[in-house]
Amino acid sequence: MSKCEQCIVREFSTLKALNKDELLKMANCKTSYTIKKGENIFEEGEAVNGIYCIKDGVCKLSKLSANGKDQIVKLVKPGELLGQRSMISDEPANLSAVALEDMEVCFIPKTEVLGFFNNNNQFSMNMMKTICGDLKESDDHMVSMAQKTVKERLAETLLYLEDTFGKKEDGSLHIQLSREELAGMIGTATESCIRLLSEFNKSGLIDLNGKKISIIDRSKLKRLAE
Amino acid sequence: MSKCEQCIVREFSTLKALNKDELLKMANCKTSYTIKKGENIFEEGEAVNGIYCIKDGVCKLSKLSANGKDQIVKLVKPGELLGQRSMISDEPANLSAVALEDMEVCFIPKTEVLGFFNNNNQFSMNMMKTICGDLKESDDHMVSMAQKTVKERLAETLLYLEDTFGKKEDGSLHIQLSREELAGMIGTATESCIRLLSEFNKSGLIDLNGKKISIIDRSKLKRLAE
DNA sequence: TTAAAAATATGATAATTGTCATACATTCGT
DNA sequence: ACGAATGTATGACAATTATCATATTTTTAA
Repeated sequence: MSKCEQCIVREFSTLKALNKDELLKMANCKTSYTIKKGENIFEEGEAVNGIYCIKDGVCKLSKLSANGKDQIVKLVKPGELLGQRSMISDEPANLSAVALEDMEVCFIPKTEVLGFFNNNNQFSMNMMKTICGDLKESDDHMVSMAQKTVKERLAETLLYLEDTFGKKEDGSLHIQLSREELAGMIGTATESCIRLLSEFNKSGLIDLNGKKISIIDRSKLKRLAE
Repeated sequence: MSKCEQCIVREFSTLKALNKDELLKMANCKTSYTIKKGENIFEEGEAVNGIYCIKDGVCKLSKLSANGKDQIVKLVKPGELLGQRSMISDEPANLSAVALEDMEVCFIPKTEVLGFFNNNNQFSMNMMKTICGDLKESDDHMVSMAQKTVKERLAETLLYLEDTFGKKEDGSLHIQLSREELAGMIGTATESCIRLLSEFNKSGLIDLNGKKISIIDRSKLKRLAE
């Protein structure tokens, strides 16, 4: 069993408010998992009896809509937590969490987290701030979906992906999404997404090389995204 | 100065976790406001140094999008709070709050609320649950915007309005929104909203009488909303 | 009360986006 | 290495939705 105290990831999350004793307690009750690319951490409708702390790898939070398409609501990266909302609301998961890369996560049971809430106000406050941040993001995202065109949303999303996950040595987006997943992020049909990528490619905004996408003209893309 | 202890609204909100002493303290530092229909409680970008508790009247939370249209993110009714997110995140308001009816609200300063957070874990927990509920709603709303057609969203919204705010004796929706506001809720052009309302009217799903909208065939509307 | 302003309604048309078909490329498992 | 399966790409077309124009009705303010 590895020590939470030494986990770098802890520094970046809500968990940074925990003291040495609390981290020791947590290390004793946590469970570590390895999750392969494509596997679920949890599924929509499932009970989540604790929170997952992401140590490595990125996952998507998505929801199956009535028309059978998977809408990606959020991408979650190392240092962030998963499952807080369901745990706090005492409700089944509203979203499915699926690994986009091989992942390492730690599960911390609900009783433990609730104990921290009761004894460490800074921890509660951090958690609240994180959730408030998620709420702001979600509201903004909603307005984008409602008011922007697919083209604007694609431009916006490409910039977001580069800003959030960086690029490789060759300049392409570090995170690799399928066209279907990218379409699922911007809320459009896969074909429309592919078509617009081609268009962006032809007008020199981006470069396409198989699955790899590189942003060429950042400022034009930004203007497009509004 | 009226007593918070006797305010019925208190029973329905996060504030129900407060004890007698805390309610007395709150009554001493709160400010009551009357807000006329159409006036702002706060505006996007403004600092909000506390929370507003709605005693009477309904308001909309909206965000101005790049194309100049106002997207309504949420409607807020008596018993609910306003401004928590900004207060907790220590950020300017992300949304504007505008009264849809004459309102009565009480403002409780930030220092007071933070004190409750520190001394009353149940209060903190209630607040977290409320915000988690908002987050779930916002995520679901986002998926609707991304995946449903305007027609589906209109049907969904009409049902939501009846379920949430009820109907008058004559059977029409109790809450009165302009066509523009309704369009702002579903994220479409005002003309498209009007056209679909006409269509719903002609096919006997709803009845239009000036500003008044009555739901006639609930089950068909439900099927339309999916 | 009455003219002006705003909201509602509808038509015509254009732009956006989705769907279906199909071709080509890549990946995967045996 | 090979064929099957999956993912990517593009065309053709249909459906949805936005925009602009213009009545008509309702509300507002002098």
